Amino acid sequence: MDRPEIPLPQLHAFVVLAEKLHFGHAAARLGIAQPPLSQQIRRLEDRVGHALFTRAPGRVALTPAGNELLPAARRALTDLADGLAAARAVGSGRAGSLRIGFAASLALTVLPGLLRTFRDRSPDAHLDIREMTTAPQIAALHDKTIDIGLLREPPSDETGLYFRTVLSEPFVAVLPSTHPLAGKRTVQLAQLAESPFVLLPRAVGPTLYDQIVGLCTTAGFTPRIVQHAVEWQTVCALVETGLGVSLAPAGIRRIRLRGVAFRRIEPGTARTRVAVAWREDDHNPLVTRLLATIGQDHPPDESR
Amino acid sequence: MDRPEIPLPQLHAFVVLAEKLHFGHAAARLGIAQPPLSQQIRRLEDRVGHALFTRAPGRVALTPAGNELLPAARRALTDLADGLAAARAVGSGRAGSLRIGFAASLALTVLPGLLRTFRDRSPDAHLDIREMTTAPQIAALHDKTIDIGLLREPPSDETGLYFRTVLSEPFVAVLPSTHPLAGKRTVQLAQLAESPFVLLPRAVGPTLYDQIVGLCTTAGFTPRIVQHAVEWQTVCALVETGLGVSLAPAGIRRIRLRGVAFRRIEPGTARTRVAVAWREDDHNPLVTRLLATIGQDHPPDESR
DNA sequence: TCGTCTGATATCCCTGGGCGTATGGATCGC
DNA sequence: GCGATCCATACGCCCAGGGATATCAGACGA
Repeated sequence: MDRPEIPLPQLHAFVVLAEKLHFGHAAARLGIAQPPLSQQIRRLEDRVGHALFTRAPGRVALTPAGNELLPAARRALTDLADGLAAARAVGSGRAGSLRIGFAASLALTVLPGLLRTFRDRSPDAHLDIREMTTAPQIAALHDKTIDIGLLREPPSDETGLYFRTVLSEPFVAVLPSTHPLAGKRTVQLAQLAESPFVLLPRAVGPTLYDQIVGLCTTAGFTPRIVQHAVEWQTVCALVETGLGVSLAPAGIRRIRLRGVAFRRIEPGTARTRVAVAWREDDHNPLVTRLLATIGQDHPPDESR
Repeated sequence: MDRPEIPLPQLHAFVVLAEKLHFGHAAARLGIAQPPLSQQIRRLEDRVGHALFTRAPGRVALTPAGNELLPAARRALTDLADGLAAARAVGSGRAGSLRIGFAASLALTVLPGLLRTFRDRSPDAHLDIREMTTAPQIAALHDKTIDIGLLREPPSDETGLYFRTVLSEPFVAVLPSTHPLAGKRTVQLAQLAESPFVLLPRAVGPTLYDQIVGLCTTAGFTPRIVQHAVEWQTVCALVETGLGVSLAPAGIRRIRLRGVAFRRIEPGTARTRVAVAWREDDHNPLVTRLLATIGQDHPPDESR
């Protein structure tokens, strides 16, 4: 790519004149007087080395050389204007693309609302949503494979990443409706000691897993896990069949199955936090915008 | 199309920096010092309204906005360079397109050589060759449907057009080889008085037609025309069948048919002129170039 | 033939872009 | 912690480009 030889204003003048084929009118269109336009064209022709217009009073016409230059000039100008507009749109966060990783358990709770309000505010933005568990999200953020992570129980020692808690929810017991405890409004954790458990595999979300098991331990028993399932949806389905019970973040109550009951647990102090994660050095305006969106939906005082 | 907002040098600097991702190297590539490059980029970013690069010593990278602008900037620059090159090629006559009308009788004589040498000198030029009789050529020149005409017996009163004679040739008698006069080296025109004639229709080339008939009249007879044919090729074919004889410009001797003989005529003073025609106000460099080509092949002293 | 329209030329002014040198400040690797 | 590297800033210079006004010259029509 060589040094550009032609000032753009000259090219603009050329294109306008080529449209009007009249110096006076073209000059008016450009908002300048006629002599400067003559000069512009003359300078351009000097640069090109050949006449671009044949002029006789009232009979301005393109030369073959001018005809050759015109489409290229047009393309260059529109390309530039379009590119500039696009860059501004992206720069201002009106457009662009954002890759978001999210924990499967959020697919029914945090994610839908977030996406909806974000899409409303940045309709031209392209969102690339992919389900990932916590550890891969952290890795993907570092890799710059994703720009935003939505995960449970953010690690506190990650360098280079920021986390902001967007939701803090209690746990609920997941019971088959045939279960004796399903009749009560709340469930004492210790009452589940004898029930078989269905849980997500530890690998999917070690922190959450450990937290759930820890709850049981605190209540005085070790849960007897009879089945793993990688999605809460599946966990609930298994519970419905009577295979066992489960403990889950309250948000999964969104999963409505006829044969499954969700019950508050006692003690209800334990909570699991959902956080948004992003790179410290990421200045992508869409990231900023998304965070602002989240900030409004989840003001700091709720995000403890 | 709006007023261009961005000076091209800034765009150039942007593209180069986006390639190198290193201010020092990019500046060297641009042949300037590093500080000016920083300024260029800064000014560009001010214009765009958003950062285009993230800079940390050694870690220069494009922002999303910059990434959006880059392809457009590249396209604009290459379009411009290409368009400029093309315009210069056309302006200098190295390339371009030329529409040439020619009389059918020249397809075998003047035209081939002309095209060959012209193609040698302007290999990138596109030639659009179309067979036309004289009157349509004149009209097409005025219409700007063709740029060059090759015709016989140029009218002398055409305003707005230039003519230059490129060939002046005598007439020959076209005889079936069975014709008694085919045995002679030359033919006295008057000896054809009794023979039936095959000629082109007058409408195809009134001047030439009148000239041929005038030859006969001068020789003391009115030719008995028994057949018309729109191409000399056909005329010769008809002569070969013995249908009649003809008078034709010497150039058609290029048409070689076994049963046809071409003989010089007496008196041999009459000549038909072939001329190239073009618009007075046509400054298409290819026209100039073609005329120059013809001028070399047919210097003024031959073109009487 | 004489206005009128159109485009070119002459002249002047001014701004901003582009470049240089000198210098400052941050980051990184040893 | 200390250079080395890299980018930004400050400042000054120059001039090409873009603008305006005034005027000229050619073509065309009434």
